[in-house]
Amino acid sequence: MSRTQRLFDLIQLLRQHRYPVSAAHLADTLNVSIRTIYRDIQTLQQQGADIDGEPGVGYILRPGFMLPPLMFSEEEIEALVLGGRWVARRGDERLSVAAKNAITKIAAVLPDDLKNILEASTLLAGGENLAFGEVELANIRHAIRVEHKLVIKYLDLKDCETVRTIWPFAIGYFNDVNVLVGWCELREDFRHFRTDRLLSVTSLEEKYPRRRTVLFKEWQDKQKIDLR
Amino acid sequence: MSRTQRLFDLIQLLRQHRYPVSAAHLADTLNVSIRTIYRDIQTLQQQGADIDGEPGVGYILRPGFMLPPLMFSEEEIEALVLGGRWVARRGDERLSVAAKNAITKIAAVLPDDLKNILEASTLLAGGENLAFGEVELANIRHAIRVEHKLVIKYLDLKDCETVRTIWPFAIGYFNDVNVLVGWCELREDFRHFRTDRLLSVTSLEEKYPRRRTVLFKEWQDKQKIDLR
DNA sequence: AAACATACTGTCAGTTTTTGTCAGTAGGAT
DNA sequence: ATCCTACTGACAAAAACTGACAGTATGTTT
Repeated sequence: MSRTQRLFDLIQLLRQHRYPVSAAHLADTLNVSIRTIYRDIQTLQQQGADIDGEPGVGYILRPGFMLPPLMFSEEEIEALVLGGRWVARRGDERLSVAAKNAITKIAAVLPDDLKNILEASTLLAGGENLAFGEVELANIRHAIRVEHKLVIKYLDLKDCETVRTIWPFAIGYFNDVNVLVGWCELREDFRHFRTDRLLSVTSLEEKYPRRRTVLFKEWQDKQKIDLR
Repeated sequence: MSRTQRLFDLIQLLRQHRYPVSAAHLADTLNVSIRTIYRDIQTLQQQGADIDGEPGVGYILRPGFMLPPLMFSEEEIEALVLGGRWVARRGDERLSVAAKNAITKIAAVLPDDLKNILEASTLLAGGENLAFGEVELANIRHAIRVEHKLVIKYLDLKDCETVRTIWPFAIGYFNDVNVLVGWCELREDFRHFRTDRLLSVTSLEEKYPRRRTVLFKEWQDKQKIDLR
């Protein structure tokens, strides 16, 4: 196995552990010596991987993922940058920052003659920033990823407060509003909640009993319109 | 110099040439033997670089860029994917395809447990697809990048056909319409053209006499509203 | 058709890089 | 205090890389 491949495998291996892993364990899994692991980790850190190592504890990779070398056409980079800008503008705070960081990372490695793509050749608008509620959409996105139930306090369109337990499975980013989509335990049906009208969101530690993708499909089938 | 560094330099070197380069020339520039160049190019191709080689001609890299290994957080990937989907929906045909390809490339190297980000956790809407005109926005984007003049035939808002020579420097992607922004030689001022009302676009081989970024800045200063 | 330029492959010896072993230091956890 | 672990340096063995050469194939030019 080539060194490059091993470095990649090492990252993957670290990703699979939520708690610190010892170099000895990594060495055993990859069939190399401990010394090599130390050298490999140093190499990866130099390449920008967020790996923390502490004596007596082990190594841990901060949540994320390392992309291997990838070839993109000019148009593909332009598309990513344009999309990133849109997210930076329309997403919630967390996602907006993430989009900016992603673009910055890409920009940092782009050769000078391609940087002009990032400059003025594409720009966005669509007017006003969205009105966000107080709640953290990041929490909702996380709950969706891990398929956990949410308890939400919501101001409905008649300005009445309601509290519901829902199974969230999607967020829709519309032109002027973001919408949380989920199965409502109270109504036993799909419901949509404008995120700017959410008063509070609490993630339960409990998984909901169905697969997110299945819920999504069922919901999609119920919609007459195509939201894809 | 390390091998990795040389491979990167090789890509950069190929990028700088629009016409095929012989392995002999590359070997000379990088101070290695021709045999090594052949081996390096094979390595790069295995890593996904779009390098074409033809006997009697030389090597050429298809326009684009190779990103080195990059670390992204989950949220950053989510932002890129969401943005890509938006572009896939709202961009013109070429850009839309580019966005889809970019996401496919990223998806291909994502480990399974992160693929769920690509599934249903984010979705887009914003309703209808845009009405596109007949012209290729890709041509306009290219003209912007190389700062070439454009001759456009435009149906103005009173449905009158006009022909203008403009210095294009930006495309705005609004909610419901895309707008080409440029300096109009006829009016000697900045003008906006809805892309769905462009009847034809011809790129002149002539560069316009000012820098795109400067034009952009001046135009931006003239706008009261913030379109960034 | 012939001559040329170039990509591309195989082999092998010399060189460089990577790896394993060993010996040792230092920082947390228990 | 002790254990576990990260981390470093040195050096020899193993592996990979490189250059040189010899040769084949394919496209371009004459």
